[in-house]
Amino acid sequence: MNERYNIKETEEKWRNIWEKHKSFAVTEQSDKEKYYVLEMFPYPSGRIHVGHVRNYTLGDVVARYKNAKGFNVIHPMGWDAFGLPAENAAIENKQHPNKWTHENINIMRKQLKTMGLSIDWSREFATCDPEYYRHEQKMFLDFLDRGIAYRKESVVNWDPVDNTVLANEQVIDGKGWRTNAPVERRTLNQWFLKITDYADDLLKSLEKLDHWPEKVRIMQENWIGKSKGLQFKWDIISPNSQENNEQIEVFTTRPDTLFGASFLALAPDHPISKKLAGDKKEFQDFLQECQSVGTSEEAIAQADKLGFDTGYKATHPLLGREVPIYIANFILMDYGTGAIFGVPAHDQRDCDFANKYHLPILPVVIPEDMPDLTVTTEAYTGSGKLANSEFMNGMDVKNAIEACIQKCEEIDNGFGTIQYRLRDWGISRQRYWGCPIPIIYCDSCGVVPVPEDQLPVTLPEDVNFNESGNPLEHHPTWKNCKCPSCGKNATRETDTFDTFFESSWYQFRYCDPHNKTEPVAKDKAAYWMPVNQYIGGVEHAVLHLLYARFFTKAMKTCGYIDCDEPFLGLFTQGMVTHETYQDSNDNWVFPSDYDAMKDKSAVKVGSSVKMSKSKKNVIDPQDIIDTYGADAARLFILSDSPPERDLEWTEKGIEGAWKFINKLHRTISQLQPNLPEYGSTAPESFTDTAKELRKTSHKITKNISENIENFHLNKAVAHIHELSNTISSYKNNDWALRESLEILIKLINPIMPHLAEELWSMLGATTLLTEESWPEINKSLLTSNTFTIGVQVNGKVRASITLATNANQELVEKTALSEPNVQRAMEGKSLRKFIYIPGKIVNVVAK
RNA sequence: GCGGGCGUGGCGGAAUGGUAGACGCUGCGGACUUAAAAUCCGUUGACCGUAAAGGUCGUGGGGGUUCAAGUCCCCCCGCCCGCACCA
Repeated sequence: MNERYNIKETEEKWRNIWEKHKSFAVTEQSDKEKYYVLEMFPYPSGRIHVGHVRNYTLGDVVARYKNAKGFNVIHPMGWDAFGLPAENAAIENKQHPNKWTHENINIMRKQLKTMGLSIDWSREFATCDPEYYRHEQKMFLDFLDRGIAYRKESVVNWDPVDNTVLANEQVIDGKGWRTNAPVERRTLNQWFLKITDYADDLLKSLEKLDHWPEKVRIMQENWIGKSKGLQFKWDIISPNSQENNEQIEVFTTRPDTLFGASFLALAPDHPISKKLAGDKKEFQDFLQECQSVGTSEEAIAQADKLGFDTGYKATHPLLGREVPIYIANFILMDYGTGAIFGVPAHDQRDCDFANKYHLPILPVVIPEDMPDLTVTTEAYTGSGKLANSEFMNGMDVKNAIEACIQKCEEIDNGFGTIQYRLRDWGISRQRYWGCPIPIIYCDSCGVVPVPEDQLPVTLPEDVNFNESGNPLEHHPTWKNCKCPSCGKNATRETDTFDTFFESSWYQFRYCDPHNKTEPVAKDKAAYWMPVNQYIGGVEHAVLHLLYARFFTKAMKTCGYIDCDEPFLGLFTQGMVTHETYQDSNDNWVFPSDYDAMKDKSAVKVGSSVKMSKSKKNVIDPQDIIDTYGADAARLFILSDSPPERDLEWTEKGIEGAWKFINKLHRTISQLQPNLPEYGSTAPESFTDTAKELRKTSHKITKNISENIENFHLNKAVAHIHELSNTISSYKNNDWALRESLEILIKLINPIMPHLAEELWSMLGATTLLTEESWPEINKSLLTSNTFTIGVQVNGKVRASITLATNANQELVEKTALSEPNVQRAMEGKSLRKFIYIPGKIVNVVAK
């Protein structure tokens, strides 16, 4: 029974047994509490990478643990299958996106299966299946009915060489990633979802998501960007006559500073800008100059403040004073009203602007400790009391804001209002490999939704990727159709959905993946949703997670489901990093090649950074699994770092994990023949060493349970080592040893499931470990009749004493003070105070 | 610029305000072996002492609160991430 652990064969054996037993297939069970574990589904790019291994290992630990704890665990998997890489592959390899995608799915499914994940594969789907996307086409039509979807003109990045629209990430330094041509901005009619209608709801319910990382909630909060303020109007004074009575509406979060206003500024693309500036050459030059300032957002943010003086003036609504109207490059048309009033004394941008154009700077908020504040180049943005502000004089900022809003409302010019930074979600993509938008354009009837009985609108198979632009647009016949309402010739929408559309509701589809008539049956969604634990990369902290939250609320509005938030718990994992290697010619070297080198002296070893193909510091998880086994990969990926932090992949680390697995197998092989039989009953009494062993295993069960609940999986691994060490040094082949071994096996099961099953059967068990429950903690074993406590003298540890649990203060004091080392430390000093905090510390204060 | 996080041995990392460095890796010493690998045992923060005990210093830097600070408060330094003219 002492043979070597054959990892490959054993792991495969257990995977086959689980599959045969349908160990992870689940159905709704009203008598059992459900638990939904979900990892962000993968994009089928070709092969799995280490990030996937980390992600799915984390999820699997939770799923297997919760299963052992008696929950009805749903743990599904699918494919985020639409997207640009498939089209790029089509162009480069002359392979159809559909074929490419499905081939990749087949490879990656096979790879994922070798990880031994407790997934219910019967729920699998790919988002490019018409059976999946037909439902989102229907939902889109419902959104249209409810006014959640609408169409408007919008600006896109346009590559003039490829004649195609570029995603933001395809624009590099203002140029097309493929053609390197300067990107143009074009206006197209595009579809939007009214996420802004849900802004407040999305913001408010963030508070309920207390199992989300604080960081992600803050990021979403900032992204939504709610600001309270005042919106009101200024009258424009015409320099020539009184006929021009146009007004400029502005928004401010600082109405308290209104009396410090010294100019108005409009966005360059504000409709009034055009009217005031007309087609003056200077204005055209100014616009030109604005556009020449780089394209990166950072460059724009740091660019000089530029203004164009329209020559017009506006009347201060409360003072009657006249202020000049500028058009300024730092005013954004799509925030607020696209116009502001400038208060140079209390806003740095306005201050920079005023200095450049020699505008007055009048402080109106005076800090308590600087009564004669003057502002030159640094705006004062702190708190203080109002001055030079008539009815607001003497108020603090908060009260003045309210007073000013009230005043404006009284004189019937303006109102307190709320602005959001959040913009509506543009969902149109001028792409082939996405879900078609089910809309028909008819010359007589206009925009006509595709009737429900004609769904799904599927993609044509015969497409040509050689021509630039959207293949759906050039397809000879696909876009031609009859108008559903008048029957005349009409054309289809050729845009497809943003792929975030598919990933916004897939968590619902897993609950009822084969439903032909609706996205999800309401009762199934009610049973499984919301997801209890969602796990993925922090790079999705805002967009995907916000869209999915919004989509859930929109689906609720349309009556599909009753769920309000899709993901109750969220965990964001860190990246996997690796050292980088460069040869003498600065060429990057793969770690596997580096390891194989006999002479490594010429290679420069660089710091450990995120794995990337360009730096070649990648390892292929398949190699790892083939060499060391899935359990070793899983163990190592959890061992070294807390899961939320970056993990450095090292050869030593994976080897160490592999050695530990072999050690566990060896230990149990050796002990097994001499152990009491499987299922034998506990003896009446235990020796002291047996009691100690039992105490350790039960205490560690408690620790590991807490570790898993809190995602402290590196600590869980540490505790597994601890228990294994304790067991190794235990010398009796008695019932307590068998108990501890069984506990150990159950504790390693979520992390190393193949090994655990193997060891479990080696111990003579006839059940599958996947069907066993988590070890019960015997609380009476956790208590002890002695305790050990440190003794400090003036805060420095001088001794450690062990006493009976029932020792009173007097005994503690006597024992502590009689310790030779304590006495030495107290030499020449007298006792001032004796501090005893039971269970914590003794501290003797002596002087 | 704003927001968030982090800083602990040679390394990854542990420590509800209560004996800093759990656990692992590496290194060193030893056992087994003809030898090596594997495995097992011991040891591994620095310094002083060393037969054994002890002692001093130590959690990025500086102050503070406390009987007691890696942990709490204030100031500073460094690194990482997110947002970026949002009025």
